[in-house]
Amino acid sequence: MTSSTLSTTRSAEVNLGNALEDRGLRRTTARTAVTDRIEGLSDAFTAEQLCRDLPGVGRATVYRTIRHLVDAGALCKLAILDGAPMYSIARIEHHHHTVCSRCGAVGEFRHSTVERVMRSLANEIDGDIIGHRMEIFITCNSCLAELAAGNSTING
Amino acid sequence: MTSSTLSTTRSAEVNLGNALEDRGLRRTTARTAVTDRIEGLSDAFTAEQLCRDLPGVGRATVYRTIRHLVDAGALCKLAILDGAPMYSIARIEHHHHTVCSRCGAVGEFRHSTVERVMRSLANEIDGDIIGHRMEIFITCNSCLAELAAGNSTING
DNA sequence: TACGATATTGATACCAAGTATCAGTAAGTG
DNA sequence: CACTTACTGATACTTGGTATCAATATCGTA
Repeated sequence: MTSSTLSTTRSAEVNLGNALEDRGLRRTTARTAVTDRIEGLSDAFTAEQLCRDLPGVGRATVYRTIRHLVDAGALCKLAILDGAPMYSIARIEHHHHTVCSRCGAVGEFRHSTVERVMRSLANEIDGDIIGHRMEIFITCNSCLAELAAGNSTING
Repeated sequence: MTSSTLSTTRSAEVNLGNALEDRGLRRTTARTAVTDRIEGLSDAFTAEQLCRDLPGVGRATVYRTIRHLVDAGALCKLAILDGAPMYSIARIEHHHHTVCSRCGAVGEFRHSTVERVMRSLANEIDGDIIGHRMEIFITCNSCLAELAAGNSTING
């Protein structure tokens, strides 16, 4: 799990603690430990990863805090085909994700055409569209570099 | 889990048993039971659902057969945010899915613009694009009808 | 600053989904 | 029919996540 290779527009002001307080939740030491840790991560993460990083905080609390943050819209939950779901800070209002299928690095991107396509799709689809999710699977640049290096050594 | 509300172009010839045989796997009674059952379903399904429907076939075998079918490209696996992943017969080469967030009905659709967008995105994304997935969350027509009926009774 | 109502915690037990194991069985082959 | 090999399925296990609930921390208020 290397650092994300995607350059995204990130606002410096992200305060997950405030997001919780805004929902009427108390600012406790356990919750602060969780939010601080998340804010310190540059990548998407799993709940279990967070539990491992914070042995002083109970599993239940970690999972509960994550759920609150998702409910608050401060985190977005990514459905990963194999393995546990991942979470990333919702720094961009509406966005999609790139997932490197080799190292798992997750990046965010936004593309106005995607939203335009959604609107044109509304006619073709029975029912009310209430949302969408798009995930692009990539081999990220650092993995491409590693692969290139690896191949030249293997071919001997 | 009602029947899909999406009309899709479906080829009549779908033979999951052949898909397995093509991979050098034996055509056993257990596998035939699984593939017959899947072919009889009009909707996407979960592995557990299949286990319940086929009490005569062991859980391990059901899961193994599903995995083989996914590997063969005969089934596609859908990442659902909450709950177990769902599977649907891959009747259309490349397609995306609509998921009713009320009843869970899954439909398939294809839209050439989506593919065009992907090509234009290649410039903006670092790394090699190797695939993508798009899921549209809807409230399907039958759920909309139920909701309309339900609301008129509740408002009293 | 102490009080007290109430939200929160976390150990534990639990549940659900899925996989590894492996002795027994079924398929295909000569 | 015999034999090799693939396959099966009961079982135990792993992983990811939730419910419970007594003990504890938080925070408005006196």
